[in-house]
Amino acid sequence: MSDASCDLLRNGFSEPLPRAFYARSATIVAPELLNCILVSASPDGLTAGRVVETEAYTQDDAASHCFRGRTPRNRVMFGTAGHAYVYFTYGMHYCLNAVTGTEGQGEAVLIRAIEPLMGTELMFSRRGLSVERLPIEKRSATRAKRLLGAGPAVLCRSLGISASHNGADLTEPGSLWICAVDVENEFASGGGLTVVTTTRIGITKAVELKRRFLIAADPYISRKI
DNA sequence: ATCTCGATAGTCT
DNA sequence: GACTATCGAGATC
Repeated sequence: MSDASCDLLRNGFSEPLPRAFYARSATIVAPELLNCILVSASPDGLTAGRVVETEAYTQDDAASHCFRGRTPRNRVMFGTAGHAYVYFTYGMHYCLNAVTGTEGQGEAVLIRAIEPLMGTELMFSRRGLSVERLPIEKRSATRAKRLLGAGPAVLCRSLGISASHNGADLTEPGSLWICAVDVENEFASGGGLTVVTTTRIGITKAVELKRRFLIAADPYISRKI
């Protein structure tokens, strides 16, 4: 087991979610990923956050990268569940998905927002920000942390996620993985999580589908409902 | 608070 | 050649 994983266990995090967790429909997995912990381990340090917003993309969904079949770009989405599908968009941003479903089926869950929990200093530096230089109105803990996790491309930048993470196995504590939260965890909300389901953001097709999932009233979601 | 717009390059038609 | 599962700045209310 890696040092990073040992550190996490000491911090109260559980083992990575198993492949069976991901090997179900994206619409089932997406809400269940809420409140789980996304961890990134790189040579410059460990960063982690609590997932507060996700979106499901299935193959029969006109908004999905897989809607028109397999291409070099989306091949990971058709592969084994529990791997990371990282894509580049708008000429400058990366976004992270967890591949779901069965092999040969193109589907995944987009991670849209996290609450930063560990390594926030490193996250700020990856974003080219420093708390001291923030405008006064953004210096509160919540406002500052929103700058690190409120958005799919923003969280990738904070966690150091880029093309090299495409295909990474999320079920092993390697470079990128996701854990459930222990009940005893200091970060646990204490159960009773209320999940809100709404339409997705930033798409022009299948806009009516309610496949965006977020934790009710969480201050770290990318946009209000 | 909410809107509009530009940046910027990979992907697919 | 058009589009993009985005972001942040600047304008306006």
